[in-house]
Amino acid sequence: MSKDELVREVATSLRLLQQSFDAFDEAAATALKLNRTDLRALDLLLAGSTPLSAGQLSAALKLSPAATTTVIDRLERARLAGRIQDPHNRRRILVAATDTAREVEQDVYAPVGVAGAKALAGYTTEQLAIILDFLRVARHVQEEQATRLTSARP
Amino acid sequence: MSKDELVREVATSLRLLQQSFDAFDEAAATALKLNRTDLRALDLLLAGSTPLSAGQLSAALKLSPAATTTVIDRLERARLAGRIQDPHNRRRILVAATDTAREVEQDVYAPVGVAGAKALAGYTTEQLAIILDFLRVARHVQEEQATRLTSARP
DNA sequence: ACTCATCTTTCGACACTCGAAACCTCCTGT
DNA sequence: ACAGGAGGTTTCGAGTGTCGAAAGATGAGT
Repeated sequence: MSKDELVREVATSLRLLQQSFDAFDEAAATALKLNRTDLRALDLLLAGSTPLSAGQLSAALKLSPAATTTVIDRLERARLAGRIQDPHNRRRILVAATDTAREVEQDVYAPVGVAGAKALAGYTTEQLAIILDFLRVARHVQEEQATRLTSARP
Repeated sequence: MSKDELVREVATSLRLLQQSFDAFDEAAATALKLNRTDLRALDLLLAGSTPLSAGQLSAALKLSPAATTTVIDRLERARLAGRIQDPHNRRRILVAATDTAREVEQDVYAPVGVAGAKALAGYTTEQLAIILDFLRVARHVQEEQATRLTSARP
């Protein structure tokens, strides 16, 4: 295959990969009976080691404070997160994932890690280094293009 | 860096890449004053060489026929798509992207292609082959995991 | 103390999606 | 021919998620 062809194939493969990510997220949300927003919020809560305040969650989700309140409400009702008063600042509340959420997360994401690791095991370290470099470059390009679009405000 | 470390780095880089894709899509939608669904629909209309019927669009978007009607309404109102009677079947309508849509698409996506090609130019064909292989493997893993989640229905 | 800023919640409105029913149009069997 | 059903899109009413603005509560500075 020529280099030009390869470049094109990489581009389309990237698009397809993106779609598969999307499909997986959709499947995960359905499996957990959550909407995409609530799943994103739960991921954020599970990712960090310390609980997030409602405001931090709002910023991270790029959602209005009002909407964030209802996100927390829904997660709380599903017993996946809980509100805690911030001991240092009683205006704030902290939102923490529950143990149930952690278990559920394991069920959903652990197999992905296993399958991913297995799939990567076949590559040499040199190859992995190339892949890693590519992933970072690709991300950089995407972010550059995203800022180009957001900063162009005529 | 050890191989294990590399594998972990690749995993997190993939997550970040996914997020950057999402950010770009969001930026593109905002730039075009469309919601994400309408943008997806427009992408589909622009991707194929022939117009899509409302039903095909509905299936491709995984949206109800009712919702698809309003998607088409919105795109039509924005002068980005138009309804055409199917000459062979008067029950159906075909939805086609307008020239305006094509121009707008160029503005948004052409620079991405250029930047992407430039970024990939530095790799050798061997490296590109590895990257391409990886992308396909990654997609396969994601799809497998997605089906695992969707098929598990107790 | 008072005032202003910070943080979350409540409220009313709007946008997107869905299922069900309606409406045309095509196809099939008689 | 044509009656009846299947295919394709739209309309309607309801449900859910999001927002901006205002309210409520607490903190910080003067």
